[in-house]
Amino acid sequence: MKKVAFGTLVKLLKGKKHNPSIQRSTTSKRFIQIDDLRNDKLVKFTDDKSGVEAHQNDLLIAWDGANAGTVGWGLNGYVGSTIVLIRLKEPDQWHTPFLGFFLRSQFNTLRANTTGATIPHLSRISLDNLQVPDISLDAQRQIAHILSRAEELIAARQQTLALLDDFLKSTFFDMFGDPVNNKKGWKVEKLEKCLTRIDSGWSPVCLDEVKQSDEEWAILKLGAVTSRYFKSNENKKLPDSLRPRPNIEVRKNDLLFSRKNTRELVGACAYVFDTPPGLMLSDTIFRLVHDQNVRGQYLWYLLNGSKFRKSVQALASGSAGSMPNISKERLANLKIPLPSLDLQSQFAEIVNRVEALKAQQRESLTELKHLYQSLMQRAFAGQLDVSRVVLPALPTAESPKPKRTERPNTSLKPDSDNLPAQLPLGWDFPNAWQQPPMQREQSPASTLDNLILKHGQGLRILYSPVPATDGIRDLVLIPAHEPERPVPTLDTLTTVLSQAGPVPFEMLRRELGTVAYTNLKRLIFEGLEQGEIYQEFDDETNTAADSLTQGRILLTVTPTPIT
DNA sequence: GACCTAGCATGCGACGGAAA
DNA sequence: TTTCCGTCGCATGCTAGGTC
Repeated sequence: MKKVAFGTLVKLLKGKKHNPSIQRSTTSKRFIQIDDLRNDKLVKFTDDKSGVEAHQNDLLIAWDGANAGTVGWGLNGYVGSTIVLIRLKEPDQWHTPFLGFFLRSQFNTLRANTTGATIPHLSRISLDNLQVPDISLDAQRQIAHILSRAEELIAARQQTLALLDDFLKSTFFDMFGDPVNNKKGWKVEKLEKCLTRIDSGWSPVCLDEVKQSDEEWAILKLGAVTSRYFKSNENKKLPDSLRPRPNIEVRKNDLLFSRKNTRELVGACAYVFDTPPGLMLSDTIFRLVHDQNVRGQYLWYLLNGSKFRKSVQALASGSAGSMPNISKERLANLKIPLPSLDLQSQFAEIVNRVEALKAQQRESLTELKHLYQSLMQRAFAGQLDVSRVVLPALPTAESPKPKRTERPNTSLKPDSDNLPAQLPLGWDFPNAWQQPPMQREQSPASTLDNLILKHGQGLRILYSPVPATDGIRDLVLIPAHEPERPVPTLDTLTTVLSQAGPVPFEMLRRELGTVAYTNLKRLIFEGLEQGEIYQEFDDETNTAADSLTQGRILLTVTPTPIT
């Protein structure tokens, strides 16, 4: 395969620091920093009009720092310091995403050749000397298309995991209410009333390596708990000279609690769904051993919940401001709401089932990442046959705007996309179909409520690939063609749905009540999992909507039938 | 343009000292 | 002697901005 030096194809322009605007005006423009190459979570604007401006066809690469070598493209805005803009000399000969994926495939090479004593800086010479496969523009687009699809699948898996987290949080809220104001009036007890004891661990000086076998012993590091999910590989091997202490070995169903960390992370709590043998508590990790009146999964979500965490964090003391501690005594005196054991058990069952799904998701995500790396290596080594890849039509000035109701192109979905459905039909939410609908006046939303109650499991949600207005995507409910389910006629459905109009999710939750809302969420999770629904960007807060329960996503229902 | 240092924030391990 | 609590300070990540 003929190759060409990367440096001959591009010119480089270094960015500069921009002062962010306090208030975004009509003349403000986005400026791009390293984090923006990975996500759009915090978009910043500036009125400083000097500097290098990136456009859609430019590549961007982080030049300095720990993330040097990170590549992005498709961004518009001024380029911040530590980022270099890469502009194509012949944009009609080279496809920007193809070169972007090529640079990503060369990440290790670039990192291996950085300069600088403390902070890595990319080497211009190394970048210029990278050898790019010299292939046709169509072949470039086909490779970029395949790799983009692989990235989308990875993103979809990550998003599903986040949504399952959100689902459990909102289920907790639905079942137990706000634990801070306790409007449901649950009995309030000191935590010590529910605990038989609080175990603490041991922190001998360990080896700076992770234990490798079940026969070896190790001490957990704080990182095993910090994320609120138990990470068994966060450990340090016990030296052979020290005898293990089986009484502080971590066991399945343990509830672990970090007594010490920064203000933000102190009191993080992790539930152990599974663990290898031979892991012991460190002296900064407590084990909360509870009695029969409380379920560990309930305590886990209670203590980690964003609202109740403030009460937990308030327990921390210590004059070292950066490193507060929570003592056993203070923790034992923490007052908690204590719902009925029956309700806690229902919640624990849901947690167990969702966590099982998440385990599948994580496994799938790992496989997808391996697949992506393999695809990338083969693509740039000329070992990938892309001749049969059908590309989506290029938008032209003459081509009509796609219809709102056009189905997404799924013809290129690889096999890995046919993984088990994450929330399969028939998924049994607690009492979801047993409770009678709440009585209320007939509003469009309550009409939708009744409709979903009656036909919810016979519906699916599709999205319109083109934003309707202001970036809000239309969602359309259609029958799922399941013979065993009642299927409403499309006419009836579209008539009813057309009255619903734009409905914020938070309002839906209030209007529909738990029953219909839970079912609607299930439908939406499926849509997200299948890539048929996307979250929108919230322009006011400059954040991507990351929760279905915070009212940031608008559900716009249109009467347009699916073709 | 390339390279480098300063400075700040965060995360967390090491370890000392008081209490049990 | 062991357990528990608390502080210190190092490693790391990141950005800003200076110097050659």
